[in-house]
Amino acid sequence: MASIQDVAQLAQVSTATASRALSRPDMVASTTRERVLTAARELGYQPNVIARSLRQGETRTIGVIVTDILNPFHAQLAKGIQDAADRHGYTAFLFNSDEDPAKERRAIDTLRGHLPQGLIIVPTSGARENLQALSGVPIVELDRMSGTPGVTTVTADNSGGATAATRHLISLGHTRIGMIVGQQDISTATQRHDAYRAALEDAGLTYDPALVLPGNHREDDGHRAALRLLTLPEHRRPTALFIGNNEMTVGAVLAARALNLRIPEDLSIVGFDDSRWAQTMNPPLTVVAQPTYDLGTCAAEQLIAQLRHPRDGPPQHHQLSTTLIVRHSTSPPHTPAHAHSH
Amino acid sequence: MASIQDVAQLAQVSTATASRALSRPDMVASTTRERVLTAARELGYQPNVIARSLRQGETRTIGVIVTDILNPFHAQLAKGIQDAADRHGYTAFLFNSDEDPAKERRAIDTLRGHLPQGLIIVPTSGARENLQALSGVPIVELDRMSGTPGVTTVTADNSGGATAATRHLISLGHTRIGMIVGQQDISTATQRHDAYRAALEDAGLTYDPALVLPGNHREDDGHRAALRLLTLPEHRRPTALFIGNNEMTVGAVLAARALNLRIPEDLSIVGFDDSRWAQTMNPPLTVVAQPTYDLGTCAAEQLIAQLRHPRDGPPQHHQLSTTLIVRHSTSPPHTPAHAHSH
DNA sequence: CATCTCAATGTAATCGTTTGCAAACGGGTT
DNA sequence: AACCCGTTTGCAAACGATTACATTGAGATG
Repeated sequence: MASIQDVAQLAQVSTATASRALSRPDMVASTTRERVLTAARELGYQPNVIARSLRQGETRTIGVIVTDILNPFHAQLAKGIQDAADRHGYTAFLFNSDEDPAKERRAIDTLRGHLPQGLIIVPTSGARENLQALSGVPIVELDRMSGTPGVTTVTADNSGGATAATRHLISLGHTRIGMIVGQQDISTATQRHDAYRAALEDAGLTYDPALVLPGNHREDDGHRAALRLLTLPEHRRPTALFIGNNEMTVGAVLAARALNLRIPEDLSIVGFDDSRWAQTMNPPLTVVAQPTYDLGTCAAEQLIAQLRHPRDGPPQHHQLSTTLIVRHSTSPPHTPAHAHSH
Repeated sequence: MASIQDVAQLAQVSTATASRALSRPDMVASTTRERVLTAARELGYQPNVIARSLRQGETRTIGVIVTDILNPFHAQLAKGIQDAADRHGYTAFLFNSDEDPAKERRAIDTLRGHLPQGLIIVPTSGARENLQALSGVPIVELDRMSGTPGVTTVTADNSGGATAATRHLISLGHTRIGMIVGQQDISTATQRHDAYRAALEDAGLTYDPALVLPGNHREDDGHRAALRLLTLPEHRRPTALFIGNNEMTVGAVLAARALNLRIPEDLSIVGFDDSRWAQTMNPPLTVVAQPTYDLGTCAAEQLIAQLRHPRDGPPQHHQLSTTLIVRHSTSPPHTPAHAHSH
């Protein structure tokens, strides 16, 4: 590949002038500039980012680590980040942690060698420890907060969303509302759980720990948890479920189908995070929608702003609002006839 | 960040020895090696990949360009690639072309500066031209073939899949089978289209161009095309649709719903590429499934093999098989009673 | 005409590694 | 003691860009 030396030679100038003609156009005479530019064009010159980075000590690269690129939620985050980074002349380096702290660690190490100027991460439960390896690099935590000191965070209004979801179910008349919650050590899960509990108690309903089951964010966990909740004896079985993330919601819906429970007649369901299948599923799901793409762009904007004007004050915490979208998976509870006979 | 100089100094050796202790352990005395290794560990040394790449002229990096990371199909390809690359010590650099040749061009240029050792690309219609900028870099085309000379390709058996899909519909008794096909200048679209046509003629059915509408791979195109096909006069309206990709299938299903056509009673549908929502949708869709993740890993393995042992012979073309998965969106055509009165 | 100024260009150092080459060392062998 | 040989180490030159500093030259000023 053509190097700047080739360009310089063809344009009959020194490499210094060639370099300047390309990146500091006003420092060189217009005639020489033209010569250099045409030479560059002619050779199809593309600056070697590697050499430049080495010299300048800045790579114009940001690292991105999400926990599951196959989850459309994360794919959207990644896209939002990439688009924004691109607009600002940064290149995003995307990694997957698969929700595994060890993999996250490996990704961070690999990334470190590439000298990213900043990192956007959806932290796993091990992030707080893993991130220490990156001291000095500005970090933005996205979607979740690991509690790592000094990092900026960009999250959705999980409490607000969970509150809205729970109140919606309460207002429909449900009194036994179950919840399938994500990993306990992940902030989104606990926030959603806390808000659910608060909303119940606010409405004078008792919080029943037996109706709350943990899951691992994945579909099969949702399935398993839902099966357990839905096979409770009739008078204890929840008439509605609030489910802590998108993948587990699929699992729960399939579990309900397997048990021949009609949605929403026999069971109301509210999921967290909207998606393609939430809309196409039968019935279309009531969900708490998150501004996913915007979360991504916001994180990127924040990070890049920070790179431009290094921050000294305390880290900022941005929160984007969520919206309850009522579709057809929720309705008033249907009290079966024979329930009266008990 | 600690450099190899720091390590060398702490271990009281020259940088040359330090470097060798780390990457050519057998070239240095065991006692010195130990000294260097502990020094490195102590300082948390991580080699500067950038400097190394510059010196060695190899970046251990491969570029990946997909056309739409939000499409789960592409997300799976990307994951397959990344996992495989990771296993072989390569880092994948992921870009999005959004099906836009200009964006693809920009991605290639950006990539070029990073000196990828190879490229895996799902080519847009402009790829053949765009790829010329990368002469010298081994390229694997994934999912589609742009016709660029000399590149290895890894694709699914589109013909086989389309044939199976069409025959399935024919065997159910359908005679007016419409197709919504992807962009004409994309190999997957034409292959699927050709196979569909051949299967029809093979069965003695006439190929009716009026029943074949083009789309742009996106949901709204599928919607639009389906609306047009399904509002044809009763005796010409197709009783079954074969749809050329996953996103357009959603659009078509929604269009059918909007027209109050029951699936499969009034309309049978076969989509190409399986997905989460194809399974959860009502009814679950009959689809041609592709080994998506494997396509990704295969492409990566091929590329890396080629990097290890530069190939001289003609480029290879790998084809992975597809499977028809029959669910509940297909059934024999239902001839409405009033049709007899015409 | 000498001098000064400023724009335009060139020279060479630098970033952190790797690596060709040479030097140093230690232990046989003659 | 002289020589050789293999192992272990260090010196210094790359890689391709940017940039501090030096140099040049032309025009302005006294």
